[in-house]
Amino acid sequence: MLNQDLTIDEQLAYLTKGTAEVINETELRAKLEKSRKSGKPLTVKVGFDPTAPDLHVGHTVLIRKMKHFQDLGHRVIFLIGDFTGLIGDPTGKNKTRPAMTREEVLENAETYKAQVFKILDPEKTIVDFNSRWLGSMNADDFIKLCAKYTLARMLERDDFSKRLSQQQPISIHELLYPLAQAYDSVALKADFELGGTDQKFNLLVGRDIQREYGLEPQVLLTVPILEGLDGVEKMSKSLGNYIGIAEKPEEIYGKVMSITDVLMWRYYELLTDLTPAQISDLHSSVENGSTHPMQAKRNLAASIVTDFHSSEAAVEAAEHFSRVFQQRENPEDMAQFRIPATGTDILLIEVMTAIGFATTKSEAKRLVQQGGVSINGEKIANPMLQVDPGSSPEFILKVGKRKFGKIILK
RNA sequence: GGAGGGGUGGCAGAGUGGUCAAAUGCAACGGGCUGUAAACCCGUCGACGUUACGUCUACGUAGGUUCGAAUCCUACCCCCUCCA
Repeated sequence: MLNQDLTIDEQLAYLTKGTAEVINETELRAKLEKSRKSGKPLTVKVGFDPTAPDLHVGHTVLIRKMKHFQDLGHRVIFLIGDFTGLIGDPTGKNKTRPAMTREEVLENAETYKAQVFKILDPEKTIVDFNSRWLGSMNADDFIKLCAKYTLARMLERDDFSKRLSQQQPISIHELLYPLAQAYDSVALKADFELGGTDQKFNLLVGRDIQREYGLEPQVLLTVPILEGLDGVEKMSKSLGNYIGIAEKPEEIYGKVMSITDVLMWRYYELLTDLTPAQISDLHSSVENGSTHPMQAKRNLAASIVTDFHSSEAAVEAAEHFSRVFQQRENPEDMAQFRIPATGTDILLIEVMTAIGFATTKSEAKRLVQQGGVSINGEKIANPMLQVDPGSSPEFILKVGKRKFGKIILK
């Protein structure tokens, strides 16, 4: 069912909003017009790599765009690259990536499916696997596919040419990745393919290969890549600089608050539905001092928590933040740890390692010596302090700024 | 097939017989300050030991030389480059 209420121009504006690049707009318009006339929805393909099944907010930039297509009634295919995952996409890497086992790929794919419907409508989303067609290709088919592209064109890709000139290895199978991905577009007869800007080359190969197979080339829409918490590298699980959409509200809130003031604007741009004009208004009001930067960041944090949890959760996370980090008080509820006590005194540092607040006793000692440990709000200075299960069977242990625990010795 | 280069702490990257638990940077962690888990400043960053000292483990793997090895030797594994 297509949304017939919007004019083509309105649809165009809706779909291109927040994109980095559209290749190309003439074709996009033509496809929308054709679809309106025929009443047939267009096929939108978006590929996901099964190596990082924990979605983070960086992925949501792209997923939001998928949703926009769904909103207009088009067919959105969430394509899990289970077959290509066996290859390992070298995009953006300066190293060959290790191949995954079939079991790992399938396990990760399941995790993916469970999460993506937090954002997309499961009724409207088709989940597919590229092993469905790539897995049944024989060598003959594959060589024919390879014959449709040239080495010179493949080496145009930035990371390939870089690695080549820096005398770093490129395995042959890595060259096949873009071809396999392109063939996905052939198999699905994709009208659109969406991806991050880092995928541009692969997406373009899709257009070429579709033409070779006698199909109308897909239109590409790329979305910007979100920087991670460090503000430098792209957000990724392996770099640990991410905000997972399945994380607890307080975690999401806290992580947003930990980004730099500069990065906050980028997040506003890519992770909220505010228009560019609204964002620049907010920016100037911070610049001229009428809005406190911390308040702007708190609003951002609340908005993101609301997206993946609820507005109630956002309020609670905000309160938790004020309480713990601004007032330096204990959180309302904290984890409880029962430590079996033998009746004799226990070294505090052993308690710390037992509950995972420190990984080794040496680390625990260091934390104490640096003044990072307190019991019931009182800083501990003695690294060899013993706690007595008889006189103080329960206490609140704080390690660093973020780790709280109610310790029960018995 | 031939020639050469290299494998060091989470990462990058010094170190070529003792002064090396291993420079420096990044990351991480703690403290101070504050506007926040921003910024900035200071500090910590193998483990164990009631601890300004000692012990153990560690520089691809396994042996060896030496009073002493990340550094030298041998074998093996792995990676890279050039030529063909």
